[in-house]
Amino acid sequence: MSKPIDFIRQIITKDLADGKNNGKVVTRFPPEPNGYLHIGHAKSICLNFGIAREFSGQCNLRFDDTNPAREDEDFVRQIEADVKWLGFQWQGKSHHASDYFEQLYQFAEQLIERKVAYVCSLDAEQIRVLRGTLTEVGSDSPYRQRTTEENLDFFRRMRAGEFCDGEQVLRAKIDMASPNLNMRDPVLYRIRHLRHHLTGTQWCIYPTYDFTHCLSDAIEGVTHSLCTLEFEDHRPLYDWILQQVDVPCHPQQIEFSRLSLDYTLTSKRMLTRLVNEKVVSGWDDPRMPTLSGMRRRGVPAAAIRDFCNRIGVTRKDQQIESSLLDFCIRQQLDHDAPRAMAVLDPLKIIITNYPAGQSELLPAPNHPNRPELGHRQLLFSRELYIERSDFMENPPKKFFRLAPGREVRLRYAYLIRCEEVIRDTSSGEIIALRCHYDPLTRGGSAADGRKVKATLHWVSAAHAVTAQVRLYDRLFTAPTPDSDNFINELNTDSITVINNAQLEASLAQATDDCHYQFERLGYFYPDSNNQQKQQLAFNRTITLRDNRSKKSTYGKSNTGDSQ
RNA sequence: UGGGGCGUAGCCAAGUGGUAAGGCACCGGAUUUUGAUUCCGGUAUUCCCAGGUUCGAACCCUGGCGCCCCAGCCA
Repeated sequence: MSKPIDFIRQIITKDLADGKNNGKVVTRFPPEPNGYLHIGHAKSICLNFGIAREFSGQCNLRFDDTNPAREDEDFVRQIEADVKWLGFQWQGKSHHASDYFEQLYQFAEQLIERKVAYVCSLDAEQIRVLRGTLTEVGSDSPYRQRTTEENLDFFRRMRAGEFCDGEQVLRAKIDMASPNLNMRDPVLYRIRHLRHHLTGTQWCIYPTYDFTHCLSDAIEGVTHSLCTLEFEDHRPLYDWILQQVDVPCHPQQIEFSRLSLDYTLTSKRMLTRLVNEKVVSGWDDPRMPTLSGMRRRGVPAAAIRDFCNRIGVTRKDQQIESSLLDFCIRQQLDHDAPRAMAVLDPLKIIITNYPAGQSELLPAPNHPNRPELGHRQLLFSRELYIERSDFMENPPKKFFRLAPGREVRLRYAYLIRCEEVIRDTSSGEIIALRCHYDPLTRGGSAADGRKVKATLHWVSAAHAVTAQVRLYDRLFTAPTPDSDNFINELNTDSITVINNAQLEASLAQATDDCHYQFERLGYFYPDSNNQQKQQLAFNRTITLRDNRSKKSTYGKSNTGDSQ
C-alpha cells in the first residue's frame, strides 16, 4: 500500500481541484538567520520544498531578518548551504524580508490612513500591564485615539530617527478585549538603532514578525504558508492584516506540529547555549542535531529526507524515538557505504608459521551484496592486529570469537588458531597472541568443509595506517532534555577519541564524499578538517545494529558499543 | 479557572458510518565469511473515559478527563 498523503497535501490537492490560486502552488521556507538549521527544520524544508516539487510549484527560501539584534550574515550563508546539501534548490536568489522593508513601511502608512493602526507612546512595561492577562481583558492605550495626521507624523519621525529605542511603537488597532492576546493591539513596528546585516543603517525602525510574515508571503505570491502549531493563535492576526491593506493575494496559513526527537534538542535557543557555553565545539560539532553537525558525523542527506517522509505531517505533538532516525541512517549507509577494515583497539597477533618479511595480497569485495562495487587488495603478513575485544582467555559460554586453542576466520584471509598468549611480565597484560594459520584456507574457507563460529576483522601491522577515530554517542542522558536544566543532563561520554586506530592502507586515500562501513564496527566518515589538520581522522556516524545482547547475556566491547 | 489545539499499540501513522493499513521498536525462526544485511512469522477483540444515536460507531451527538500552545517592542 502506498503511503497515504498528509492533511496539508490533501488540502492543496483539493485547492487545485477547485481551481484556487490559478492552479499555482507556492510555498516558502522562512528561517531567521540567527543560528544553524537543525533536524526540526529539516521536517519543514522537506515539507515545503517537497510540496513545491510534487505539485510543480515553487518554494522560496526567505530569511525572516526583521530583528538585527540577533541576526548575522554568516548564518545566512550556512543556512543556504545546508538547504542545498539536504537536496533542495530554489529559483533565483534567496529572498529576505528586509527586501520588502520599504513596501512594508508603505503598508503601515496605509494602516494608519485607514485608522487601524496608531503610534503608541507607552513603554514596554506599560503596554504589558494594559494588555491584561489570560483571564482578564486588556484596556485601551491612552494614545489609541490619536488622529491620522498625528499618527502619520509620529510614524514618519520614528522612521527619521527622532526617537530613542523603545520610545514609540506602531500598534494595530484591533480589540483590547479579545480572548486572543495576539489581537490586543499587537506591536507592528519598534525602534531599534541597530545596523542590519543587509540594510545597514538605512532603517532604525523594524517590523515585527506578525506584520512582516503575512505581507512577505503576499508579496511573493505564496499560496500556502506552512508553519508550526505555536503560530495557530497568530492566524487571526495574519488574516486581519492582509484584509486591511491592498495586497495581490491572501495566502493560506496552515499549521502542523513540530518535531521532537528523543535525546536531542530541537530548540535554537538551547542549541545556541551549547555553542556559546562551549559544551560542544561549534554548531557543526558531530554531536549536534544541526544539519551541518549531522553531515560532519556522516549522516547522509538522503537518510534525513527518508526520516522526514516517514514521520509524517499532522497536528499531533510528535516525540520521535531515535531508533527511527538510526534505522534510516543505517539503511542508507548499508546500501551505499563500501566496506573496509579498521582495528580500534589493536591486539597484535603473530602468525608463527608465516615467514617473516613475506606478505601477500588478498582480494576483498567492497560490498558483500553489491559485486558491481568491485574489490580491493588486502595486505596479509606475519604480524597482524585484531580487536582486543575479539579475544578472551577464559571465554564465557556465548562468546564464540578467539580464545586459546580455538580457531576463527580472518575475514577474506585465513583460518587461524590461537596457540599461545604472551603477557607483559610485570603488568600481566596480554600484549600479543601467537597463532597458527592454515595455508589451505586462503580466502577464508576450508577445503575439508570445517566451520568456525566467528569471522574477525584485522589489518596487517606493518601496512596499516594510524588514524584518529572519534566515537560519538548521544549528547543527553534524558529522552526529553529539560528546557531549564538540560546542561545538567549532558552525557559525559558523548565523545571518545581513539588516537591509534589501525586502518587498512586503502583508507589513507579516503575522500570527504565517501562513507565507509568499518566491518563489524559501524559506519565512519572522514572528518572535514582532515586537510587542514594534516591528520587522518574518522567520525563514527553510527554503530552497526547489534542483536547479540538480545540473544545472549554477553554484550559488546567498549570500542564497539554505544548509542 | 480566557482563547486555541491535540488524544488510534512502546514511538510515529492510515482510517472520514460497514467491522482497526503501514513503518520503527520488540519477540520468534531461516539464510549468512560482518553477532551486519536479507528473508519469513508474531504482536490493538479495540481507538482517552462515560453515556447516547444507529441494524452497525475509532468515525455522529452529549458530558467528562488528560496533554500542548498563548500574557516579547522574539520568531
